[in-house]
Amino acid sequence: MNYSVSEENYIKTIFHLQKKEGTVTTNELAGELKTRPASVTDMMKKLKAKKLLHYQPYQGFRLTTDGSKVALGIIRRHRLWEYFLAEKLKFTWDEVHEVAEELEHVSNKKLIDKLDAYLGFPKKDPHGDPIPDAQGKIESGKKIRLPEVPLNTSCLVSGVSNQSGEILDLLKHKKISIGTVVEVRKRFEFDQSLEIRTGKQTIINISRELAENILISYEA
Amino acid sequence: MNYSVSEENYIKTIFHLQKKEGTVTTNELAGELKTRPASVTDMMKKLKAKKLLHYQPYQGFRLTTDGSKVALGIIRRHRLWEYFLAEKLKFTWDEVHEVAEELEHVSNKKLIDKLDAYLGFPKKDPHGDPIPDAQGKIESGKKIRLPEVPLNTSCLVSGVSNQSGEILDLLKHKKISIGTVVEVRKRFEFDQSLEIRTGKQTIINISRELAENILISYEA
DNA sequence: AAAATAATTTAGACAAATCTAAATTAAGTT
DNA sequence: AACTTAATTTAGATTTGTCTAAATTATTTT
Ligand SMILES: [Mn+2]
Ligand SMILES: [Mn+2]
Ligand SMILES: [Mn+2]
Ligand SMILES: [Mn+2]
Repeated sequence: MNYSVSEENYIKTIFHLQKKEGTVTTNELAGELKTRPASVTDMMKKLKAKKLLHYQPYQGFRLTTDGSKVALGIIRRHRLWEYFLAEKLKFTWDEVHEVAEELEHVSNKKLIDKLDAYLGFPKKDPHGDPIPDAQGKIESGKKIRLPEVPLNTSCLVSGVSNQSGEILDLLKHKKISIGTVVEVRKRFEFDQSLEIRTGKQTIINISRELAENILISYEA
Repeated sequence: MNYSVSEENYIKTIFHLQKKEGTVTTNELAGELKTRPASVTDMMKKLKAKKLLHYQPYQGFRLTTDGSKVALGIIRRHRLWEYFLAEKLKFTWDEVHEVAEELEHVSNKKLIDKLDAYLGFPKKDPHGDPIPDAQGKIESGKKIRLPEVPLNTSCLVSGVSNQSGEILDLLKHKKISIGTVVEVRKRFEFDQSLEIRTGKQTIINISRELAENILISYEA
């Protein structure tokens, strides 16, 4: 239930990276945390053992549902403190992050919920990023459907609106799942089918019917 | 310049204990910090190496001037956060200590000084204890002289008003120095001499002239 | 002044988080 | 398909802070 400062920093960073990339790699995380790949591997084993992480050697990693909840708690604390620092203590918006980086690890629920109330339940931090509420709900990166995504913009599959066995079978065959990074390369007017890239390389075609049911959250 | 949470907890606890007792022992500190005597000895070596502590094996320890400065910084943070929690977040006075115990270790000077200003430079925490200012000055446990101390009240020698070689020689002979715990047992009207206890046991007599020059800070 | 007891320190071990260097696996290229 | 390079993992150390058990030193009692 309680995590070390180090574990929290890993969890939070994975959360942010996977938002952009679907899956996170060892080197990427090592770069972000200014640590060594070997240290990342060690920590990944630990987080997997705590069921916060999906991880198979050489396959990259993603947070589990539990892991994401933990991450949202940390992000909530971080952003509430940033709001407090800017709004009440008159720090400038570029100074708050560094200080919040320390305050976020004080994980007393009552403290954070009272701070939230004191600040008037702010919705966004000083950088405009949304603040998760006490239940971990965060203003969604508004989901859109694949056909609405601009061309050549890498984005993330975050859900499927039709849950039938048939569509899941098709998605499985095309190796598309929640967390897959996709990019629309071409739109064919004749039948509204799309040529898309999945993962890092694979180029495939999907029908309008399928595309309509793929929910996307995109943050570049 | 920056200390670990563990080091800070030791430093702060030594500061409080030596205020009451002059010198601090291994078992005492272990008891207070809920750790083992062997761990205390290990940490004492480290703090001595960092010149925060006077320590000779088996002789107990006291903070150096530098050590006390560090302690006052931690106490300042602790008490400012306690004030914030009670005053702004509406915690009750008995809840604040536990939370402040965590917040005190976020040691960003600008944060604390801005918090202090935001709170209106409070002088006392919710328990009535004085808050050190940004320079580490704390409302003194007003020094009095030995003859003014009530009978049978253990208190601490905190200074000497006359710094001549003669008085220092006499004090040395009587084994009284800064940090010695003393207690006045009897007052003789005839010559205003005092019978006092020094340390835990020794009973000695001192003249009015000497007593007048011994400064006392007493906190039981 | 011994002997007994209490306080303190040392020796050796362990968990957490990190590192370097070497080994392994995956990916990209002829 | 084999070779080369890049990414990742493993092996083995290191630092910090802690512990238990044993040895040492100080204090108190006889
Ligand atoms: Mn930030
Ligand atoms: Mn952090
Ligand atoms: Mn307190
Ligand atoms: Mn503390």
